[in-house]
Amino acid sequence: MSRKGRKEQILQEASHLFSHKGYHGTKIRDISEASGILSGSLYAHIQSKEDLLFEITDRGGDAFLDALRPIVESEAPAEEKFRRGLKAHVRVIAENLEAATVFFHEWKALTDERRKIIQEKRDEYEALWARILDDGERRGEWQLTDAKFTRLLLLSAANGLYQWYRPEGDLTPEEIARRFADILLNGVAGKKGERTIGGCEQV
Amino acid sequence: MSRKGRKEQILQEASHLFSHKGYHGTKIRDISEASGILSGSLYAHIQSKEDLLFEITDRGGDAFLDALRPIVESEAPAEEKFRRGLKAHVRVIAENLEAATVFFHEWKALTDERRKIIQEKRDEYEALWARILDDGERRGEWQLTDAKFTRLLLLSAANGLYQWYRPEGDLTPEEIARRFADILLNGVAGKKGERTIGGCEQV
DNA sequence: GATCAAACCAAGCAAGCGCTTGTTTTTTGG
DNA sequence: CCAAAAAACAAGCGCTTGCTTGGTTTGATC
Repeated sequence: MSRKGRKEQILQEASHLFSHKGYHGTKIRDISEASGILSGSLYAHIQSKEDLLFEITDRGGDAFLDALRPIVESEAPAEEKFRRGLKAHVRVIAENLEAATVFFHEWKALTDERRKIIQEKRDEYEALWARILDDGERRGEWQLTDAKFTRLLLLSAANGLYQWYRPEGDLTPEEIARRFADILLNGVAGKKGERTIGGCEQV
Repeated sequence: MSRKGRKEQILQEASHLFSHKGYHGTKIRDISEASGILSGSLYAHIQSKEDLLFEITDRGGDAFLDALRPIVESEAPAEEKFRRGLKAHVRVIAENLEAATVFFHEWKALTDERRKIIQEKRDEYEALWARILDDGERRGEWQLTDAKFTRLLLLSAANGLYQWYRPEGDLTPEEIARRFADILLNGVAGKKGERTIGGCEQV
């Protein structure tokens, strides 16, 4: 197989195995077997097992950042940013479920510098969401009683999606994101207010 | 050291290591070293490394179930159950942070039957929350547009707490639970309505 | 169809893994 | 104070780990 194709295949198999068995629970021979080559032959394509983990998590981080950044930097109202951001977030998870799982669940297995790089991307992602929340407050679209706490709850809920999202489920990523936003903006009871844009009116 | 004391110490050290480095990332010699004995001496107290993981996760599951069950089975209004349930949930995490982390993060490393036991406890816990949500709907305290989705979001947010809760933080577990409930019931903007009991009025 | 680099295989190394065994030390109860 | 029991040690076994090495096959290029 061609160099690039094989490398991508290895990354995909590694994502699959890491997301299901964890980084330390996945052995280099598991990856080679899934890739259809011997374990020694892997090292024509990678330098180390940890390289695989880093590349998967690093790409995952970039996917989230690249999706959210343009939304944050746009000129839309905060609630629209909020809803578009959630839509982007859900879509990234839906389209890269295994990589996203590794990004959220296994990044701590990285050592030192590489772990720090991923940590920084996670921090940056959190900061982007903080900007959205802060933006809405400055524009008077909402008043948060505790911005930091709100951000943590929002991210916990959103980042937990990888644990239950299944592509064969009956909700599309867009619908998931909309319900997500409705609940977070208006509460679980789905109170409809003047503040809601593109809410759950068709349900 | 006495048999019981040593065993508890080993469980605690294992919880600490598992929660920070993961089950597969923690070696039996790490645990013995942290416990101040040689690795072989561990086996006077445990039967296997996996026994430790099972005991930690099993106790964790029981802690959550024992805290929530009496609340669900009480006769209080649904919103009170909701708030008391969240308070119990946060308290269990706060008082058993490392065990809770292992329960949420490492239980999948268990093999077969034991994994199934933990899975069933997780399912039961989720079902208890479903009863609370359903209860509020039957009593007319709220109308959920999607009960299953609401439950998943609620649990994602609540279960994610172990990732950012720090005992040295400035919010007490009770305050965390109250803000949690306020946001989930009324939305991030903290709209105060007739539905709110014991809300964030003192903030 | 000779060339040559990329891709792969076959074999295995050094280190580390979970755990066992046989022995010594420490604790405990009469 | 002594014997039984519990706890810990010292040593290492059989296996697996991530990775390396040296040689062979494959496939594109001229």
